Amino acid sequence: MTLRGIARSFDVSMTPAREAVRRLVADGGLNLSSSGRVATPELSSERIEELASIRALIEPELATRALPRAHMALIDRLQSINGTIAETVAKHDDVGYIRANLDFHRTLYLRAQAPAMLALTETVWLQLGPTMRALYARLNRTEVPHNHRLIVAALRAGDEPGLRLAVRSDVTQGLKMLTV
Amino acid sequence: MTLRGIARSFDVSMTPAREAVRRLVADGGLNLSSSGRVATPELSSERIEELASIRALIEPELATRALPRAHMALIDRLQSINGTIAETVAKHDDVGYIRANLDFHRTLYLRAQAPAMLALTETVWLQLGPTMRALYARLNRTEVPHNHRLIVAALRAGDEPGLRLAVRSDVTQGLKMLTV
DNA sequence: CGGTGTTATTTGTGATCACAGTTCGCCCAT
DNA sequence: ATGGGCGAACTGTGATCACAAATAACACCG
Repeated sequence: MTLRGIARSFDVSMTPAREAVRRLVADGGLNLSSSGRVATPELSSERIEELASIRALIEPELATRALPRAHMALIDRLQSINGTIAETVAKHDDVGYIRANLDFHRTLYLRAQAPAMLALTETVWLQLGPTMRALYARLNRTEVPHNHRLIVAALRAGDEPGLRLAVRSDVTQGLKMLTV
Repeated sequence: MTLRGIARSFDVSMTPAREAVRRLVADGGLNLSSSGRVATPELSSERIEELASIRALIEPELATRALPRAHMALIDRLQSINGTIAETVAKHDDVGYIRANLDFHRTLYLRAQAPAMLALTETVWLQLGPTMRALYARLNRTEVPHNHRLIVAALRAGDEPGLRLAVRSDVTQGLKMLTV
């Protein structure tokens, strides 16, 4: 990945391409080697475990904060996203699956009214991007993740402990099998 | 704060100044207004509470991970940093105090071998920078924070619950009185 | 003296260029 | 055929410039 190549492929000059790359580097989505070259970060199992731990720490908190504000329209929207996920599963659309999956989480967390926490979480998602790509490509899903249904159910019931557990499981479940 | 002014004051061209600013923006340390102007983020009490919550979530985890690897030399070093903090308190050196305080935490967390978690925490510190500045300027400290001593004691005793509690208290204590 | 329209300055953005360091390909000696 | 060394091409960095937008200054009218 050369800076000039990125610039050319987006039909812009070198300057905005450089800024975009540097921004990704600042957010941890890309690694900057000593010679200035940029590369996708190595996905060691320690790193994955660490990032998963962060998700397991923050996301239940976000869900908890969203719970009292979750009205019916939001829950319906989450269920609709689960439908989209089912479609991507049927079409074996890996990247679509990842996108819809994160959209599910983001839609819920937006309700938490905690922009800094959400931004931090999205940073972690960004860093997990290549890992997720590798994980869901090798994994052959057959249906919507069970935990997503548990999350919706817990939201309906106003069950905070159940919600925290479901979110935590959903976050850890997929990544756990990549570290073995 | 103009981009050209920053560039001039650091005796560099506009390009590196722009990159540095954009990097700070990407990390949340600065806000980018619609017209491209850059400003320090407003420190509302909701935002402070949120950032403090993040610290209260992650930092005890970092401390826990550092605990089994904390050898005697590290504990001595922490105590020495506490000495430095005492000096800054005596000299009413606010920014020195903040620096030494964060150095205390970073020194401990470095032992956790969790670079992503530490990076995330430092991002939060960066965002809290102006707040801390405002807080410790108005607050007249008289001695080293009690919780720092508790942290060192818990490390010596290998007391994990005590360590978590002390870290959590240390993180929340100062920021709590700013939100009232 | 205060509000308003216009002008002049300044600002951020994107483009282009020069330069130093690195990488890659290629040729030759063994 | 293979390893080492040399040169060419390329890459990232920083500097400078043109331009459009936005801000600031200011004169003019009520």
